[in-house]
Amino acid sequence: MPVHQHIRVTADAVVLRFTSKEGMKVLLSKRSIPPHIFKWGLPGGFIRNDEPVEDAVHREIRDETGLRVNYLEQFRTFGEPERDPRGRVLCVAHIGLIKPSATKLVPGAGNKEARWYPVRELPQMAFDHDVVIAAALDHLRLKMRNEPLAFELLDAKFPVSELEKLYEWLYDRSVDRRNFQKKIHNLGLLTTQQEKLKHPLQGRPAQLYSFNRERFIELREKESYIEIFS
Amino acid sequence: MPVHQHIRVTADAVVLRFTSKEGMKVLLSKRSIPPHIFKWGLPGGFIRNDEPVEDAVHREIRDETGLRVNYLEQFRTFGEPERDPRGRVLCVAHIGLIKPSATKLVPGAGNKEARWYPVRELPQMAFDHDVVIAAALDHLRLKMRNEPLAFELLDAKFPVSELEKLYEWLYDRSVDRRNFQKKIHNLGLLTTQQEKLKHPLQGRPAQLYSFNRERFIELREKESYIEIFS
DNA sequence: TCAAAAGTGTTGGGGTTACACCCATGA
DNA sequence: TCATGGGTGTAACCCCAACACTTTTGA
Repeated sequence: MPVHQHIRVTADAVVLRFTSKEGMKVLLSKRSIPPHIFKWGLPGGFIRNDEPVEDAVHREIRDETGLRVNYLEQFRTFGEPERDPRGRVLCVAHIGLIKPSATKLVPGAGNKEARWYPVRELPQMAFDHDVVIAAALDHLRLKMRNEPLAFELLDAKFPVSELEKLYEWLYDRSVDRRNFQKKIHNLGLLTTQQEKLKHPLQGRPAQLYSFNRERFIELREKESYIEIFS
Repeated sequence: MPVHQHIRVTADAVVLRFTSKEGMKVLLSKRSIPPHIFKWGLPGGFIRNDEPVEDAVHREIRDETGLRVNYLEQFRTFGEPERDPRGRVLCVAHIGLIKPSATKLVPGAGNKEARWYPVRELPQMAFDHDVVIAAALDHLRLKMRNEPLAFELLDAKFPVSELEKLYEWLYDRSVDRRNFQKKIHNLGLLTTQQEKLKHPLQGRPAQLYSFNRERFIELREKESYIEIFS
């Protein structure tokens, strides 16, 4: 019966950042205590008795890395009995999305070392955190076709190509640049900005856009089904 | 720190069944103990210290209703600090799908009363279980466009119209019967059975089909994206 | 002037939409 | 024979895929 239950619960986050230059990266922090000491793991930790789960995630991310995500969503709870050598520990896993301009790590913000790792070149991970990251990406793949999550990973103003590269990275296939532009513009999800991209490394400077959330909400009410990416 | 953490965890299930005649129904059991005594709630309960979460769900469903689901998937964990008057209790919520032919409730299987309720006409619910049910349906809506979950809700052999009505119910809009048939058949997901529906209430007996899972897996490997329903 | 990346236009084909008609059964 | 639901077919249309060419910048 419940009185005998002894299960502990952590809240952890797969915090992602994306740039076309560096691809998708995940925020890891180096463990400074056992178990799995010195391995890399997801930011997170035990939730407090009267603390909402999401609050715990925000707190842990901030304490361990000094960062603040602008989107946070729970996606699954991992609970295999043997996943933590300390005993039964459930992990309520979240996806955090952060804009590239807000990802500068403050060295020694907490007393833990934190780093951005390319999602496809992970170091040796603590616990089952490699599985958690893979599941997070699967969840993203499921949602990003219909929900405007991509814009949470881009700066407020961005070129269309950056959006395109994000989808290309996530679904691991190339897309025709011109058809992609047409489709996005036909949906009307982008608002043209005054500015253009300053000092591109090469080539013509790209027009900058912002995400038109009002338009998206309006669309969602009108249409029975919105497909951002196929 | 973790030593002071006192959080309990339940595993609960939104078990669904669907028929075109009766629509979508959810399995509820009447609470026989406080809190929320005599209200209706989801089958579920505290997980054991060394028990996998999914096993706990299967066990609770069986004990409370005598049923066995043929599909079970975790979809979210509910953890607001005030959701349970007994203290901090997390609920790892699952979706269970069951075929109509396997849903006969054995009265008094456990010592709890269980019943199938129409999802759109719920009684007064215990805890936040009405919210949990709504979230389960949202999750289903997200997945059923691309994943073959619909077939978990239909008997092994079913008429196309039953599949169509299921999608119509879930997405709450009508679909052209003829176009729906064409699309499904073009995908090649259905295997024609020898039999036809016996003794329809009215009209011509429908051809029965079964889900061709091999074909679906083959499709998934070949195509970058499968859309069962738009 | 050239390379590189961005923006715009055209075409053909496949799939969806919107239709009508016939078939099989029970009453 | 009639009502009811099931099965099949066709045409218009739209969206998407596959293309080429022009524009704007830095070097």
